[in-house]
Amino acid sequence: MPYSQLLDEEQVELLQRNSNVVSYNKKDIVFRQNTRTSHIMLMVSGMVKIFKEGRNERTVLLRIATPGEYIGMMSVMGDQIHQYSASVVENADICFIDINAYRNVLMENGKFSLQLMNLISQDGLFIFNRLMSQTHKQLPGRIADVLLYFAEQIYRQPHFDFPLTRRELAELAGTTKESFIRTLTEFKNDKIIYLDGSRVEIISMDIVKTLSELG
Amino acid sequence: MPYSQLLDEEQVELLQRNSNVVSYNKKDIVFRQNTRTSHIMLMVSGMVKIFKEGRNERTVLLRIATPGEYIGMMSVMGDQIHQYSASVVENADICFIDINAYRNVLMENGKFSLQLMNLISQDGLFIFNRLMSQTHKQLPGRIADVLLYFAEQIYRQPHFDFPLTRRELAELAGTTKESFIRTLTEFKNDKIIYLDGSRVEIISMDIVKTLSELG
DNA sequence: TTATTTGGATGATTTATATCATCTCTCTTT
DNA sequence: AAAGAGAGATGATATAAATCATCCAAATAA
Repeated sequence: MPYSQLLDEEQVELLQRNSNVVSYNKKDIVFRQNTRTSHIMLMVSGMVKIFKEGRNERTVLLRIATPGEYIGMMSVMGDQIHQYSASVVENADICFIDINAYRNVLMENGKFSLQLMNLISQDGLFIFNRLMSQTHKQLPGRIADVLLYFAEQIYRQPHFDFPLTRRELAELAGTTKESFIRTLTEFKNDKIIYLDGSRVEIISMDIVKTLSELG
Repeated sequence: MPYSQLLDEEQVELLQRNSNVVSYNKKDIVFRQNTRTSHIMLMVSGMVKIFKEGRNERTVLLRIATPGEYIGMMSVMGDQIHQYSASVVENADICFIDINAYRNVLMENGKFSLQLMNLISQDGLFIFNRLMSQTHKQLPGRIADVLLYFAEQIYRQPHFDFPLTRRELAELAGTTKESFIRTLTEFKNDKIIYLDGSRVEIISMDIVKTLSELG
């Protein structure tokens, strides 16, 4: 269990004694927005989606969490109420760490604490940029952003299989299923991407990046 | 200079030795996005706006900072590059604290560190909610949000003078000057608010809140 | 002072994208 | 195996809000 390089043996042991790994299946809910936070959660394997559910049925997909990432950390440290929900995209093991044990380690290990602060900040800036994309780019730019997100952040290669349905991808792009499909089909027709079902290959990374930048 | 209740005398003194207060005039730029972060900045007096400048001329106003609040903290702790700009709305004094001195205090004072983490997280959640509003509510809801922001967060009373131009208010609501004015005028005609120039009085707080909630 | 820019306000027009409606195809579920 | 539900795809239509075009008033510059 790789907690952090910055912990000494004793601290790792303390966390270990206060951790347990839980396995989840696809579509399971890990936590629900508006519930109280209970543990620090660290992804061990699999993939979960972090999303916000709106009153009028509209849900927004904020990000995909992969192994090594914390989930719900900003809410745990912020106001103790989950501000968004998490559900499983690909069977996942998640390490639950007792908040008090974790806080104790933070209190006595300044470097670890600063590292976490850095992480939370980066997380904030990331979600912030994603929402900026959704708010202030138009469709082609937003779809390009989704493609880049998977190619650069998640899979780190220009060809991959979408792990989400069209509806979920649309939620990630801040649009509707229909508009997402339409725009993606246009990309395909324009030979910017190869597309077959959930299989995608970015043919012209340059054009995708330009679309993202132009908004 | 009220740094934090959680610091001991020695720590306060260390920060004091490494701080200096700078006065700014209306419209001055405090820092510009994409520049390197240099100091921790704490508002002493006045009002500054935090905004993101888009390439295509479009700027988004994220929040208004008032005394006691840090500005640019997420960028300082995140990736050392300012992710947004700050400029002065009302003549302001800002306390600049040396980053290293500040980090040293964070390292040796766990409670202070946790407190800051809490602050950064709340800040993240706040901006996050504001952007959610911009992305997924339609105009009346967004304008209502702006009214509530001033009435509840900034001035803490239902009547106040807008400290910003219509253009800036529109940037805060994620819309255009024209659309902002139109919607605000509708609110006025519907007797939801009293409006005269920059003077606003929320007549029916209930309706404003309902508009905000319905989106 | 006059000239120029900037802010506020409205009406007319355009446009991007959501919504609605269908259709097919593939999974589940019974 | 039949029935139903959910996912993907595409066309037609509706609509919220941006854009364009003025106009007036106030602030700022020459």
